[in-house]
Amino acid sequence: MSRTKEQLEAIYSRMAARFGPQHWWPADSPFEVMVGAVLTQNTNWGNVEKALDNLKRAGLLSFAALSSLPVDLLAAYIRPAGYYNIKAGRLRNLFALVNEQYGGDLEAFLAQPPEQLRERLLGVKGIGPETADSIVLYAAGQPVFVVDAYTHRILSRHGLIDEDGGYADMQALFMDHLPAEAPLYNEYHALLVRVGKEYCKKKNPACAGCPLEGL
DNA sequence: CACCAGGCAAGTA
DNA sequence: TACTTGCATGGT
Repeated sequence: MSRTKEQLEAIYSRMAARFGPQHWWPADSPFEVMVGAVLTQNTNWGNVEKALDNLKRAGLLSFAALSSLPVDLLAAYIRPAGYYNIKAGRLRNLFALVNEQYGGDLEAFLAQPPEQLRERLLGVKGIGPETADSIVLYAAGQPVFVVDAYTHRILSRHGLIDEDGGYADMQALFMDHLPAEAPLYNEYHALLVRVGKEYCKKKNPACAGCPLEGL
């Protein structure tokens, strides 16, 4: 049993005991997860909810409806999420992939082998590692570990990676030491975000009150 | 007022 | 390759 593995398990246990199930990803459908994954790029989730709510109230939160909506109209609906012109284009790029390669069959798109799904998502302009992995894990339910800015801060404060460690390094750290189980990766990432938001903040460099103190 | 939020791509040297 | 900048709203 490696030290790293023990540490990763201890971090998970401590967070799970402190906070309980996080019920991620908050969405009514895989399609909503996909849209939310793009909208939340460098953006507070509360603003994403406002944008998603705009689409819901207009009855537009379906693949068929959104993929045929003009890009400037789409941008207007998602305005509260910020970067709305950029994100409207990125969503269109993603929809185009599903339309061109899967005839608009989102279920079939998400059902392809996870490694292949990940690569295809990464081929879309505007979809990077975190967005792709969020879709693979939370929309397709496949066991790929999602890394984000909080993950980086927490791992580096606990000496588990270098300060300049990259996305792939952090993802491998989890996937090399934990069983490849989607429910575990789902909950682990959600808990890291919870701890990151509440304790492992830039404003709290001393980690005061963090449930991970001592690990 | 400044700073932050569940990134990513494009430009520069 | 290694930095830097643009994209933008809304909450604290």
